[in-house]
Amino acid sequence: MQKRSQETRSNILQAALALFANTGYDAASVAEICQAAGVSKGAFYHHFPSKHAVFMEILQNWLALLEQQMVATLQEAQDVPHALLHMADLMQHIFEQASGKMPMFLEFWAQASRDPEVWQVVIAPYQHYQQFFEALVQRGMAEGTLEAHNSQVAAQSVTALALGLLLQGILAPTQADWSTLPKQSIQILLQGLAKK
Amino acid sequence: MQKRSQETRSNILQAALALFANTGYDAASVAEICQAAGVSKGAFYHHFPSKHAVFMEILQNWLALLEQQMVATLQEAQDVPHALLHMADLMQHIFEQASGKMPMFLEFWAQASRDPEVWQVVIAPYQHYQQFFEALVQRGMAEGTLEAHNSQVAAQSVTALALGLLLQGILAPTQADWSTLPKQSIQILLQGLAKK
DNA sequence: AGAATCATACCGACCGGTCGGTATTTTAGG
DNA sequence: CCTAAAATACCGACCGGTCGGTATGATTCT
Repeated sequence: MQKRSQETRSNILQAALALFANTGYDAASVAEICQAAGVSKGAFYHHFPSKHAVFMEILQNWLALLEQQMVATLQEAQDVPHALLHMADLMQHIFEQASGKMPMFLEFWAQASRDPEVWQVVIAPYQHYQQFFEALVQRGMAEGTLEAHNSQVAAQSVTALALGLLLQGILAPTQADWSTLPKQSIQILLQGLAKK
Repeated sequence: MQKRSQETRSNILQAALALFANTGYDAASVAEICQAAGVSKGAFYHHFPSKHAVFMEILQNWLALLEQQMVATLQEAQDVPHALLHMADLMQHIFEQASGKMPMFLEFWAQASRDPEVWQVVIAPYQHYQQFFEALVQRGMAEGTLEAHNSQVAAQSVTALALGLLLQGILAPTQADWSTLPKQSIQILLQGLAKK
């Protein structure tokens, strides 16, 4: 039966995710992860070559999930302004499901800014999303729903707004209604982009 | 003469800042900091009670500088839209002067999200700025330059945009013109807030 | 049996912090 | 103004402890 093996693997990943988010990558020791996962160190190093490898797998799972949700959200959008609002919905959804694990995002970002290996894994999807938003804005301008703008600037502004809200949500999770704020923010930005 | 002492202190702070930004707080060892500062470990612990204390002092210096620049920027603004654009200018200025040390911001944020002591130091100015932006938006609505909006949402959007641009600047410093992008982004958001 | 999976004991490197002692600067008495 | 004592600034070897990772033996499945 390889079921147990899979469960062990999954337990390790889950425990590592929680600890990385709560205490940070460095502070979370392998021993702690093993204890939280109910697994021995031997099992840990049987399934993963290093602590860093666990981090990378969590990162890639996260990116894959993001990609998947993004594509899904996309497919139910005709109008460009509505597509952006759908994105805001997606964001709210991410906020809700990532309870307590959002600081992990900071960990990803910090490591990406230092470790070239992590950077390469992160930068590709980042550019991908960026280009996607750019195309979206261009489509909006073509279909006449958006005012003429530098589409790159517009795309970066959208991304920045999303990232900034995420950051604020990490630091001050009780200071705003994070279930409605993303949508309202995007709406303001949209009014700046939209044709009147 | 206490000049030597002050220089040692300053060297330690400078070296610590660079190393924290480049490799992160945990990865930067006290020994490394001392070597980079050209100072012995004894000197380090003569001037600071702990590594953490050095971090806190850097953080507070940073917050003080931010506050000071913000107040200065403020005083030369009459119109609310212009005040926001001045803020964008300030941001560009911060980007330029913080060459290479911007990842330190991530370090601040990450630690604040975990260590209650750091959090308390960070959250006060954060709320302060937030309230300031809120007041600014309300003033704009009163003076008739801004459309009616939930001022809290508007303030959080402005902050989010700034934070998000900062994050992007850290990860992809070569992918955009960071000397003009803040202003352009704020302008778009402003169009969403402004009265037509 | 034998391969995959897991447990335990252990290793060497490194880290933050301490400490006894030394150099340098400031202070005070003559 | 000179000097000796007191205070401050600095040095670097060292310590207890933790960490990521390994080696090796026990278990469990096929």
